[in-house]
Amino acid sequence: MDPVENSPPATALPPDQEIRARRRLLEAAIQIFDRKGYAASSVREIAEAAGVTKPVVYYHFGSKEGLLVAILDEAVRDFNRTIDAAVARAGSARERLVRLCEDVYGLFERNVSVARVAHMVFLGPRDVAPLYDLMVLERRLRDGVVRIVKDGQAADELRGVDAEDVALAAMGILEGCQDRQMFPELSQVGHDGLRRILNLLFDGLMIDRHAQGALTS
Amino acid sequence: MDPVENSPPATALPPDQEIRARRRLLEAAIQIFDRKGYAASSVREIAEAAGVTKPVVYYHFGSKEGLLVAILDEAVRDFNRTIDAAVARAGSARERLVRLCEDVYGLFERNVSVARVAHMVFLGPRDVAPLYDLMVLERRLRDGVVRIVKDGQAADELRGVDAEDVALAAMGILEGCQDRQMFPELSQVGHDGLRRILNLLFDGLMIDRHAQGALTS
DNA sequence: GTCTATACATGGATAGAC
DNA sequence: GTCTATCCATGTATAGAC
Repeated sequence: MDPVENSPPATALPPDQEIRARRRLLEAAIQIFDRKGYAASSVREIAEAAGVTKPVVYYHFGSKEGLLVAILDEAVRDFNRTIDAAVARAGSARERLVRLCEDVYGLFERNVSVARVAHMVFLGPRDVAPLYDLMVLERRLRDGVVRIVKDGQAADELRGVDAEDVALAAMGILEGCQDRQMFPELSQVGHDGLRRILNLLFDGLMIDRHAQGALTS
Repeated sequence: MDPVENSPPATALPPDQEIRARRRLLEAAIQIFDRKGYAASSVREIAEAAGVTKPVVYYHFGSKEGLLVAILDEAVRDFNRTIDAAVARAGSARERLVRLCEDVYGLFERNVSVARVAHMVFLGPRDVAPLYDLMVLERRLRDGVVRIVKDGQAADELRGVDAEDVALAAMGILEGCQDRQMFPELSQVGHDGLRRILNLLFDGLMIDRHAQGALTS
């Protein structure tokens, strides 16, 4: 596969229409891939929804797959930026971790369709060479969480358990909440719900008779 | 869509070949749907893999979609059985909850391909009438967890937090572990890892200075 | 019940004009 | 850069023989 992300030749033409066609195609493709699935979506339909014709798609993206890759490239960039900013933040490990999850949750909230498309690709065909390597997302998020947890352990704030385990617990909870964003027919937890559930992880479920007054207040 | 799950007419013919063709088609379809995705899989390919021809598929299942529905019907049945059995078990809430998760984890472990296919359908096209209602799975699992949590709260074993929140936390952790089953390229947690991570939820992450000796031992 | 052969539709991609 | 027109592969489904 040739480079796909390079923009069309930077001509001196009116960038007004030129950019808009590419942009509108991306937006239309996100909605249609989301609704019908990648394989079941036709280039024709996407072009029509964007108000252009099929060859325009091939001019800008080279192929249907190139269109998908362009969408995911942008999503991965946003995701990485969110993680990096959240990890760099100051504060207690607990607060940093909660806010990292909230930020990722918010990012998904603002891009539900892209999230669903990415999720589909993640699960997608495994014999054709992977359409896109989305493992980097999981890795980046996990590394960020592990980093914060280790900070918290070094500061005697968090128990000295396996930081990878903690990462899996937090990411699982986050994913569970994100799943519900992706399915409107499920009850939504929202930012408050996410915070509440993460607090369960920090504080535990058991009745601790030594600290019962504080915990059940 | 007409009823799809009714078996082929119960003739008095040698059930040997008749059953085998149906069974082999199901197994082949699971593998191919898994590898290539539902939309990208062709009936021709499935029939060939099962050692029969296309019309045989239409005889047994009516359509490509009927084949998918038959697969999912079976999966839902197994899933429900697993939940019901685990919820009915005796013991402490903590132990019952962990074993419920382990049982579901084990079920997925033994049916990774079906799990991936179901997951794909879950995320699948949302404009065509839903291929299959998999929300019942989420609901059933959540109800089971909530039931166990409320038992634990009534027995003064678990803190009196919102049982739905606890369910979302536990299910998120379980899902995170299951995700890793579905992607061999990710590090696997296994039954032990799942137990460890669930223990984090029960015991919390914070250093509790009142019980520090017991928790960090 | 299972096969061969085929009708019929759709979709990805390109050629060539403007 | 964008259009019209078209090529060609693939896929679902069925008709009809055995």
